[in-house]
Amino acid sequence: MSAEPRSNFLRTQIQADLEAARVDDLVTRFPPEPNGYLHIGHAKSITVNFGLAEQFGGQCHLRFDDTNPEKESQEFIDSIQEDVRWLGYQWAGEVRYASSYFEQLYQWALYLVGEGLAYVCDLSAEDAREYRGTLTEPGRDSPFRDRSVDENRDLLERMRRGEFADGVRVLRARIDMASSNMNLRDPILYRIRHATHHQTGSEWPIYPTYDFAHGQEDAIEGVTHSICTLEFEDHRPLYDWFIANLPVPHQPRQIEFARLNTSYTITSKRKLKLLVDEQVVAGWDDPRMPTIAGLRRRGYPAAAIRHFCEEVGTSRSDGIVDVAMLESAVRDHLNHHAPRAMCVMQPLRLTLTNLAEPLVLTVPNHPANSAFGSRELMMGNELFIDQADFREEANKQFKRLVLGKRVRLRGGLVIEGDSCEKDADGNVSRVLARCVTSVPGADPEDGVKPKGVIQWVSAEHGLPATIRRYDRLFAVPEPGREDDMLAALNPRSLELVAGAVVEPGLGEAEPEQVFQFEREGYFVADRYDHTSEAPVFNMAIGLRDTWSATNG
RNA sequence: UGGGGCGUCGCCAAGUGGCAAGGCAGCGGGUUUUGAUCCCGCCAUUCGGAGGUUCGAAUCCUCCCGCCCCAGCCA
Repeated sequence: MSAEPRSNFLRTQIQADLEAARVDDLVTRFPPEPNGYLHIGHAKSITVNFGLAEQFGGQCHLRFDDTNPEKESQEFIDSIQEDVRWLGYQWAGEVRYASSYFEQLYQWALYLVGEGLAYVCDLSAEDAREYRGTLTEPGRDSPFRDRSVDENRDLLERMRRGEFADGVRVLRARIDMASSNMNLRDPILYRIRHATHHQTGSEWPIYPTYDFAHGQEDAIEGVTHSICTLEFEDHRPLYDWFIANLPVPHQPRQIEFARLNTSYTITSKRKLKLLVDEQVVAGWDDPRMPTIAGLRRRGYPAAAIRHFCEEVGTSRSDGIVDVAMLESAVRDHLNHHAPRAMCVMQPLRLTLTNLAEPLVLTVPNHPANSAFGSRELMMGNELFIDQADFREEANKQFKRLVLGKRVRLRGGLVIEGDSCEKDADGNVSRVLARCVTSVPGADPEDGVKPKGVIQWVSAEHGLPATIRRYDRLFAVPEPGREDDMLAALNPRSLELVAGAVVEPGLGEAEPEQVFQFEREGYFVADRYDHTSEAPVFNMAIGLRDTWSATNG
């Protein structure tokens, strides 16, 4: 990674604020609502907020924006913390909760009432909508807009005491029903919800809205830069109004950036939840999910995700990043960090007819980095190679095993195909070949070099394994735009390979350890299902393949 | 047809008046015991469009066009 972070408007503006001494030390925050699992879009926000704090020597908070208990749960609070840590970040201090500021927020609501800047409104939700007007027509004042301060205070206190049923009243700011900015048309500050909150239990029958809470939460925490997404730009005048009219201890500066969208991906929490609930996928952490937990289980390294977020840049223009860019970051990282190993997906028996003694081969674990060391592989005369790597006859483009032609067994000898046997259906069931070299790594003495190299596994020592080959969950570039998301699913997003055989050492793989299966791709030992008795590997991403696409 | 944003290569994205970075994708070629990696080369006389200011404009001004967001007691 480059020493100089690439330029973007966020860094430029924060740098300027710091240099002009408008702020002393940078404080940012990542403020998720615990109503779902974090996804790749959140990863972007996390890297932005924690990354900025890191770059400028500031600090970044983790704060749960838990103002809507009906949609939130402890499960999500736990998963979010785990995901942030896994991505490689540690928040400053304890985990924070908007709910721990509820009393302060309530006092500020009372303050606004006292200033004549907020009132209790009894309009029903439907009537309120009608009074709000439209994008092109101004709204009308609520008939309750001019209640006295005393009456408002009394009503608000009774709301707080739980005297009213859900939804019958709200507290509203008294701003401007004719504003061209809808957010300023007397927005709602508090609503009545007799709900049990995962943090505060039954202490509160009223809950602040996001709009009333968020800016003040940042002010309480001394957040200097509130980084958020573009859709909140329209809300900024409202946040500034609160900050200007309340005795808050600090004034945050909000800056908006464009959220991350990637092609072939859905990041709507509602839709992701649907995939889980409908069991289209095996859970929030299904390797096909764009959730952090899913990417993790898929074998995508945290460092690759971070690098991708950096590469993609941060700007204010909406766009859809080609998911190939993420995949490229994963390949790039894994190429450098994953040890090599061999796996035969569709085993085809290969008998070496002239191998006198089994060989013990010493095979390097990485072709370009000796620090990975090497491993010993037993090569007897009964092996498995992949069905795709053998043809009875083929043109010269085919660089694998062909009868009468030579190929190298990775890390071992060069062999030449002699004959093959077929089953009742006419399928090749066994290949007979002859070693034309006797020293591992050597070239044939007659000077006829093999054109290719193929992977293999000892039939005697190889381990049966389950391989889960994954592909993109969706078949269309913008599944979020589809009317029927389920119809856009990629029917081949998961291929279960039941009869694969892996080299013996792979049984000892640690869960979450990633290997490159040579000539195939990168595979991770499943976090939960992998055992030495029954190895299970998930495909993170295939190797770049410039051949099969054009040559079948 | 209210308000707020955004438009630089197929996809992201630097650049903020001095003569268009980089990444991804793609295309050639080389190396190679992974058809991988790696290496070399190619890939915007032009910045949504049209005018204007200037010695000089992607950057400043005017008009136009396109796309996104806002009418939850969601965040």
